[in-house]
Order: sequence, then C-alpha cells, then structure tokens
Amino acid sequence: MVRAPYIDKNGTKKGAWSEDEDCKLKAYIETYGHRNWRELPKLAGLSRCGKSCRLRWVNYLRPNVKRGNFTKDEEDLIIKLHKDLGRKWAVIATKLPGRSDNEIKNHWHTHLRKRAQHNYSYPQKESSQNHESDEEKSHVIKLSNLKEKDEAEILLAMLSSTTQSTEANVKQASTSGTSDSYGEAVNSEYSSLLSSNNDSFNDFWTQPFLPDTYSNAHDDYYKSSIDLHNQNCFSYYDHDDGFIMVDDFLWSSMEFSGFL
DNA sequence: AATTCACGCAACCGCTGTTCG
DNA sequence: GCGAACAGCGGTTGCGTGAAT
Repeated sequence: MVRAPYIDKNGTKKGAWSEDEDCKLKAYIETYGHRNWRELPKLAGLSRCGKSCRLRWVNYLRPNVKRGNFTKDEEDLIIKLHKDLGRKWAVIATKLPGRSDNEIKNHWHTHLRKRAQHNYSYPQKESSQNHESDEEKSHVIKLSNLKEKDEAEILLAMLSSTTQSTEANVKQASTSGTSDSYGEAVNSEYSSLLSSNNDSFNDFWTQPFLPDTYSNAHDDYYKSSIDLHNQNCFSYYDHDDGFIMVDDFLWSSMEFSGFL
C-alpha cells in the first residue's frame, strides 16, 4: 500500500514510517512542540526530512485525528464545499474536524468526484447514488479511457467545429489507415491551426481547448456533437476530468437537471 | 491457479506564500 | 527592499490489495 522504506543519496530516510519512528516523532512533539520542522528530525533522532515529519504528524499522529470511513454527512459537506471553494483542500479540512487535507483530497479523487458528477447527472434517481447500474455507467466515456484512435477522432471533431476543412485535410493525409499516420495527420493539422492564431496559442497550455463557437453563457461546458463509432456523443469540459464524452441520453438528462 | 488490471491511499515533489534577518 | 529559509498546499507517484479474466 505504501512505498517501501529506503535511504536517498543524502542519507534521508523515505517511504513508509515504522512504529519506532512514529513513537519518536510523537514523543518529541508532545514534549517540545514543532516550532521548527527542519530542525525537528535531528532533535528527535529521526533520519527524515522536516516535510516528511510534518506530513506524518498532520495526517496520522496528531491528537484527535479521525481514521476510517467518511460518513455520509462528511461526504455531502465535502461535495458542497468543493462546489463552493474549489480544490482548497486545506480550507475544506478546517470544516471537517479530525480530517486532514490529504485524506480529503484522496477521498475526493477516489470516491466523491464520480459521485458528485453522477449526482448532477441523475439528481432525482431514487437515492441509489452508490449503486449505479452498468447501463448508467455506459453513458459516460472518459477521454483518458479511450484508445488513441478514439481520441484522435474526438480531437478531429472538435477541430472541425472550428474549421470545416480540417477533417477533410486530415482524412486525406491519413489514407494509409494506420493509427500512426492518423495521429501524425491530426497533430500536423492541429499545429497549423494553432500557429495560424498566435493569440489563442498563448493560452493553449493554461486554458481548456474550446472552439470559437464556445459561448460564455456556458461557463464550463459546451456542446459538440460527435459521431463516434455510430454512437452520437456530446462533449463538455470539466475542470477535474478534462473533456468528458457522454451519449445523447445522458446529455439530455444533464440539460434537464440544469447541470449544463 | 496464475496473471492482469484497476483502485485506494500513504507519501513524495515542486511550487507559492510568508517570515525573518 | 531584498533574498534566504521555512511552512504549507495541491498535484502526482508508487505500490499493496482485491477483483476480474
């Protein structure tokens, strides 16, 4: 579950903490406090860096730290605070006594992010939020789970909403049909598109890719229809997950529920 | 039974803001 | 006012575990 202990080139111990180390750290802080994390490991007789000691203390050793499963109330609060505050885990942690920012962050990424997404998608679904059926799951297609060629097709569709000539150009350039040439063709077309508009290129790495048809009225989301493998899909942009592909059924649900 | 895959989580890393000399 | 040191934060990684094949 955790990284195996090892000594780095500076002689600092890394990886999982032993019981003995925990005892030393806890005993030292309970006696002397932690005014200087950098000096603390030396004084406490540990071969750790200050950062590592601080993290261990904050997440596991400090008094009143709560372990184990999150309650429904805690989860609801995290979802609400995340909606209001964004990824300010340290601030969120102050509202959940006994929970560390790291623990909340991990719990969000492994459990709540998906749940929050589905809650928005199926707001009135007979309180079966943790028991989504396979049918429901099939309505969401995460870009990162798609194969390269799928991604290339989606990228193409997005590009084609900006320039009608792009798709034709790429398809012509990739008549050999291999995925490599297909990808190269997409990259080539994409590069030329970007270099033709230096203003938008400046923001390329920091802003989500949005076509010129993107409307400010939809702050985070925009609709782009894509025929992917005979399934009519739509896409929207999510700050956490990037581009999300959904089929027309889910898109309708999301529109109906006010998510979009 | 063996292997592969996905998930969960503890811990690390790098960046930013704050404090101090 | 400036730079160094430090603390804290958020993103990412590594690996154990259980489920799926």
